[in-house]
Amino acid sequence: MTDDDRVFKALADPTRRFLLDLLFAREGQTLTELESAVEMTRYGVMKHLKVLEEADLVVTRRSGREKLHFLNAVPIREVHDRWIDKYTERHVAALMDLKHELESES
Amino acid sequence: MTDDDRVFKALADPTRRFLLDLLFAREGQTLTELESAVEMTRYGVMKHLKVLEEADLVVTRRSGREKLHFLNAVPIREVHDRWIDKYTERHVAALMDLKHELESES
DNA sequence: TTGACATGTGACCATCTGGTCACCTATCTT
DNA sequence: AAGATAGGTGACCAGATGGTCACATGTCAA
Repeated sequence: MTDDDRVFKALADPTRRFLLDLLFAREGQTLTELESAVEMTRYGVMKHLKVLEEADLVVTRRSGREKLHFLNAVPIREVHDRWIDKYTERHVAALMDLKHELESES
Repeated sequence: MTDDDRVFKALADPTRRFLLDLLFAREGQTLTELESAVEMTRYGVMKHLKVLEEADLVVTRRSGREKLHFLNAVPIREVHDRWIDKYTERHVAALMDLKHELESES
């Protein structure tokens, strides 16, 4: 599995996107803190965090018995720059808009 | 399932991303054309195209017995604008770089 | 009008995924 | 040292997903 694939797959689950949102709002949260924000057992959250870590979207640091979680936006940015950009360039967007107008007329 | 979720899930599969690439390279391809570019039976390709259509990433037009497929970048752009952007803003990226430098020093 | 061609459907199957649980280890606190 | 707290592991399960196939429909061309 490629890095890109890991990132796309990690982003495919709404719970995982929500966890990223939580870490975006406040970095350094522990598993227990994240668990309390989600309708799911600790184990479910752990599995999601593992997927996010393996995609390098979350990095961690241990502090005693706690494990602190940090959002890492770099892989998203990389995927964005070399994959999503090409579909979202302004001229492409304009063509799409035009095509839809033409279609809705017919 | 939300629109966003459909788009993210559709993008999670490498074959589907490849189909989008094919349509980005040349619009209006038929199922048979797309099938020949992929190591998979027609039926597999059909299922993938269905997922892409339901996410509105691909729109189609019939022409006689053929079905022509077109890339629609609008959903990607929407997801990008209201979700990915916030993680890829320049100052966030800069903070990430700084954090990684600090971590590698310790 | 018959045969070839393009696409569609439903059943089926193996594997992946999301989630839980019982049990375990490590760390802190008193 | 003992209890409480934070996190980790492996087994397990139901449902989703990715892929194939037999069969069927619609369309073109001679």
